[in-house]
Amino acid sequence: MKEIRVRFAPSPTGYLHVGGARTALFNWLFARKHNGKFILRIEDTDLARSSEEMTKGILEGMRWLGLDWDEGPYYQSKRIKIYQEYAERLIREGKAYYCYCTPEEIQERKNKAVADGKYWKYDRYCLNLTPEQRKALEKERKQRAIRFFVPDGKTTFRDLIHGEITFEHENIEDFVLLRRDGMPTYHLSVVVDDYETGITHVIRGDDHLSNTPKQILLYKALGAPIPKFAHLALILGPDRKKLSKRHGVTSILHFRDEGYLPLAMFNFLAQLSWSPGEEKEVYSIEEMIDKFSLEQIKKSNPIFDLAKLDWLNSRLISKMDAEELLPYVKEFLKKDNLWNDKYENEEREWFFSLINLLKDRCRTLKDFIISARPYLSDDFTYDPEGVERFLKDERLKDLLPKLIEDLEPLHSFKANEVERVLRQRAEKEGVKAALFIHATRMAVTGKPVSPPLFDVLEVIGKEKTISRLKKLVNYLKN
RNA sequence: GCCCCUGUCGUCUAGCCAGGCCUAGGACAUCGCCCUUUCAAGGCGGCAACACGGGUUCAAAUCCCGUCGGGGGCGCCA
Repeated sequence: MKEIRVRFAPSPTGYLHVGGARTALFNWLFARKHNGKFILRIEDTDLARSSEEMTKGILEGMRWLGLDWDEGPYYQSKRIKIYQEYAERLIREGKAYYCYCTPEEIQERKNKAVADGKYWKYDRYCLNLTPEQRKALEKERKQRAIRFFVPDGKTTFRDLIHGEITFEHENIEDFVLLRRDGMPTYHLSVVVDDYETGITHVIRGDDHLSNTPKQILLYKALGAPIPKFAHLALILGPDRKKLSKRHGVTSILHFRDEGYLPLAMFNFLAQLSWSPGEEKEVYSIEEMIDKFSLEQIKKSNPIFDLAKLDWLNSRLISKMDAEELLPYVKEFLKKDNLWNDKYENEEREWFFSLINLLKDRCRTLKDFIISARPYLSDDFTYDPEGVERFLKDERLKDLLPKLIEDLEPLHSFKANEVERVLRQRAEKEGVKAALFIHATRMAVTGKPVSPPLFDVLEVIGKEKTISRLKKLVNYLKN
């Protein structure tokens, strides 16, 4: 069987957004599933709007998601000559023609037609030139574009997701292949490159569906084999409009920076439109490759709703072990100046117990950093809501010093030992253990919520527990 | 305006191609209860959908037609 070759061909006129990332991801899954090749191509023929900075960001986003490519990146801007040669060849074969019209002239004619309520497509003014007119125009205008001659008839193809689709050629105008400045348009460069790199399957967004017949016509004109097409439904925002900047930040790297794991994002994106058809929510990359099939992709537009991503991310974080989480946690701690190299050396064991203590309760890695702060630094404040809820009891300022006295002689600061001491004190004083527990939680973490308190105290240690309790007593007295 | 795609709980979806097993399943979200020192997690339960109208058929979420809704395209952007 022929090798399967697919490609992702972003245009570096913007960052890699979730829609593009999902398209890349489906291409990647398809290639990996069939032991094919995943090729990366940068469509930078729009010189004015493309930038190297954007290209870098796109590659970074793909690497973060784990979408590695087998060939490329190829840059279209380096292949201009080649596109020009193909266009000239079509001219020689009578399948394309020179167009001397300026965009302004065309716009004028179009406006007129539209004003008269008529349907407009390019009027083939330059196709029907007499030899004399042509000569005159050649002399008078230094620039000319090349247009494809769209023959009569219709084009039918079988889309791998949508099924059979037909377009009548009367609805397709003689589109431009080469602009007046000699740069190729998208239709030309995409077909030439897919042809030359032997692309067998074109998997892209639905926004390209109506471009497909034009491109098939081009393949035919070039005598090139026509690849299979699969068009993915576009992701919509919660207002059911096409996802855009209006819906907030949708750059893939934004999610990395907000503390989402690549695997969570991968699952989330893959499961917008695709379902392996079983009652399972979280998959490993290997499982997704194994189960992937274009036939299971839904045709209708999914809506971008972050609640599921949050859930996926929190489940993944709590399932991962400290070892796996370490590199991510380290990166985020560094940003907040909370990282210390000893956490992966002499204090590694302690640090891992901290990760294990906190990981069940965070949605993102950012949440992790917020809850980790009191364990790594003395620089934290009392949460106002927690003060209101747990520190208003007047008895606390007399009770807490007694607890401190109980804790001071302890040799072992194991959770069950500390718990025994605290509960005994509560019983002796005739108050609920909860009163001590909540106040102590506020003392050591500053927050009204935390993992089970005695586990927290064990990780924080005796010295810090006592000094923070003393600090709280002072605070209560003032 | 013209062309193309599409329509199952609020959301992601299973079921549709090969009609009966569907009083439509799961998950997220949400609500309630249990667990509990807090918050999560977990367990149990609730709310909640076949867009609408015609056909075909003994039988339709599943097949056909139409209507309506949503999306995309109609660039010398990609």
